[in-house]
Amino acid sequence: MGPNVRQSHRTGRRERRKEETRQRIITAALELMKDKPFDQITVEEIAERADVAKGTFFLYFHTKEQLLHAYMEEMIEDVYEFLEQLHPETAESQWEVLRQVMLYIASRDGLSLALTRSIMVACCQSAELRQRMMELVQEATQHALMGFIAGQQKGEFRRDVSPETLAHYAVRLYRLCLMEWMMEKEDAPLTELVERTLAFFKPAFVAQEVER
Amino acid sequence: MGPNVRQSHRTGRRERRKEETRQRIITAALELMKDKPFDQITVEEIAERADVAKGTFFLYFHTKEQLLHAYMEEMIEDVYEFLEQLHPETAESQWEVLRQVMLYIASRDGLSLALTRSIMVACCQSAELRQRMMELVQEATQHALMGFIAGQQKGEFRRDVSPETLAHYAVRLYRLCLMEWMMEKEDAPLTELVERTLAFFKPAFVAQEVER
Amino acid sequence: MGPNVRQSHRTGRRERRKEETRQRIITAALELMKDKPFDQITVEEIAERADVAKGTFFLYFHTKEQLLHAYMEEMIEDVYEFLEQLHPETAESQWEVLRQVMLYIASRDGLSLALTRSIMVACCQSAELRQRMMELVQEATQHALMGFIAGQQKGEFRRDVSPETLAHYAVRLYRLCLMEWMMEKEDAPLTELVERTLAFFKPAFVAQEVER
Amino acid sequence: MGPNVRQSHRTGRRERRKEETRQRIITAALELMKDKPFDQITVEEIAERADVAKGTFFLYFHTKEQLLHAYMEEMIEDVYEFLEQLHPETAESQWEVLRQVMLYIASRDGLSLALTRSIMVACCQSAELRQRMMELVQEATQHALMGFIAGQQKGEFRRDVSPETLAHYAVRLYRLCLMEWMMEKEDAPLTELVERTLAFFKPAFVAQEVER
DNA sequence: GATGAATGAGAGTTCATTCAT
DNA sequence: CATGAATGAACTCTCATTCAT
Repeated sequence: MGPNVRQSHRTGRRERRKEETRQRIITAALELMKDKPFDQITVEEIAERADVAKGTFFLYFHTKEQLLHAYMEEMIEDVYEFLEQLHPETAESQWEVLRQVMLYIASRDGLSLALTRSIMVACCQSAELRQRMMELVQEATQHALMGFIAGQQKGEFRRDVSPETLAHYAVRLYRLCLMEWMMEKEDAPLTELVERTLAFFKPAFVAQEVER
Repeated sequence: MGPNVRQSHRTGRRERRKEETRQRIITAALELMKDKPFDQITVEEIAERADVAKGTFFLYFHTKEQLLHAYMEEMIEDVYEFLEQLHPETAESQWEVLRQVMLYIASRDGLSLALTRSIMVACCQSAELRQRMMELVQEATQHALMGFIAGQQKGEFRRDVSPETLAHYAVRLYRLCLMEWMMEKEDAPLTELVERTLAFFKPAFVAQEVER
Repeated sequence: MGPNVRQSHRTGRRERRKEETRQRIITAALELMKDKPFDQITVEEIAERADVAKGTFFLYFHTKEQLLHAYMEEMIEDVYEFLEQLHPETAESQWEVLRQVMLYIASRDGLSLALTRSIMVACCQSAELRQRMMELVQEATQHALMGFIAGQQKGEFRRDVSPETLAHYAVRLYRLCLMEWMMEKEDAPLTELVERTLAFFKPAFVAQEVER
Repeated sequence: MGPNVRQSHRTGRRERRKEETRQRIITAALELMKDKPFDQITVEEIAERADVAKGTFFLYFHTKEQLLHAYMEEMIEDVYEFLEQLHPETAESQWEVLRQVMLYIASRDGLSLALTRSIMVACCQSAELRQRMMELVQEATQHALMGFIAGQQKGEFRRDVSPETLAHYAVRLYRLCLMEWMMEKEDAPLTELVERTLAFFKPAFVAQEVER
């Protein structure tokens, strides 16, 4: 057990240092991506900013592209955590839950236009990345679904379409905001666009009979 | 006059050949973009496929990027032509006009997933391209606006928001379809997604009082 | 004779026009060479400035380099004309004759630094051009020779070296000025450098006994 | 200390290898320049001859032009070293010192006609190179100056011009030789031309009155 | 584990020259 | 004669990736 302990200690320290370096590289890349798209950044730049040698980069990421994957994993994990702490089925207004999720993601994406564009570009170019992104979207849709089922029962949402449909379009609405932000309204905060967009499209989700 | 005529003939034939070559290059590029994103295509490939020398490419387009601009101009012109032949103010249902515009664009974009992605990537990377794209979107919004004004007066559309807002979101709805298509439903026809999406979001545009 | 006359008339006009175009091209090139070295000028630029098509350039000069040759021929012819009107053997001071020749050439070269450099570069790169340049230098040396023979007899010049040697170095002295001008004193007039240099080196030519 | 030593060893070997590669590239370029002017040599050729990859060239020299600069720096340093070991103020004959300097430079330049021409061409084309060349010339002039001051005092040199002037023209005399060699007497050893030229022009420097 | 020198395929671009019109 | 579209070899330079140290 003694040697084991020692080894695990050593390993622990090593692992910590390893993780630390890994993070430094990711951070360096993210910072650079605030200025220019991912494919205009060289590995050398990233390595320099992370204060490691160029070769070290490839010790942590097999290819340059893998770095983006790694970043996306982190982002996804982060969103998952946020989703898990939500309990849409217990919330009063499902619409409110949706709003919160979207605002949370928007607050993340909204930090860096260039980074968001870089990811978009990467998704356009890599099927693997698209796959991961889709999984995230579907996970989010699943989360929303429960809420919409509950909401439909309570009469909050329209009943002429399935709750799946409601959840589907609710989640995809975020894309509309993202595109407007990336292509047209670079200066506006993304969260603001989300707020306005949700407000506008709400009538497509809520039950109209309520007011009658 | 005789010599002039002769010369203009000669010029005419030359000019035709020139335009032909230009189109061959554009066509070659478009075909290649069906397979892979623009920035993974080399000028050499394009030239080879267009059956011209590499240098000839640069006779027609100062830079590789200019080719995309040129293509976008053509696309925009095409859409403009379509928009101009529309007379939204005389149409019965403005919603129907919107649907037609979006389906028209979707039928174009829908031809090639990779091409559409290439353009998206290019827009993410070039401010100039974004600018042109934005102008197109705004032009489309203007066209839609007239229809929505008329539609509001006739009671077709909700009146709690300005017609500008209606037009704005209506046009941007296309983006939502585009993203779903590009990222998730690569196999579905884009036009189909447009149909479904429009149908779903219609309640956010039409007046609710109608049914009462 | 009639047809002949007509033909020679026609030919005459044609030849004139041809020579005119040729000169326009040379002039255009010279003007451009005032700004940048010959090999940084494109045939297209020259053609544009001469207001002819690119292809026309090659109708008058087989290659781009030939243009320089042609220019040099003109320059040489010009200097020859100047040399021929001189009669060094009758002049009072041979040194004065030398001075005039060098100042004449300097006044020509001195007009454009870039052009002079271009010719130097061309001479470094083309054996043919060097050959022509050498012929010019030898011709000038021959001219000077007569003067120096006379000058030696009159006791104007030193007698411990052959008149050929005197002529040789006298003519080559110009090179020293050219180099100083091209490499160090770009802003000074070339003629001024020539004056000063000749004044300094005069003692190497004149007889020392004179002063006794 | 142990690891430091080891590391510095490693670094030392690496650095040696790096310098070695650098020299291989320079040497390769110089060899090629013996055959043809610098701007007719491609980086690929240089790399091939140096037995490195094309990309490696740019690891050592940012641009192709930089290679020439680097070479010139080496040449200049070499001449500086030679100048520094000279002590013109203690020499018997200043003229002899001048002769030695010029012969030393001539022995270097004289090795390769094409290389010397290449450098001349490069100097004609690059202001930066001219600047460096001028600095070298001025440094040499400064060295000569001290000798001429001493020589004037001893009565070795003429006194009707400043020692600066004597130094100036003495140094520039080398150019005359260079030009004659490059343009006319390609086959003669440069040093020989220098000897002859200095001998001829000596009277323009020494005091004439002394002997009488 | 970390380094950074070396790689080399490939990029976009230029331009003297040709030749069909 | 004049044109200018077409050519294509050659150019300099980039950068993700490898690997000996």
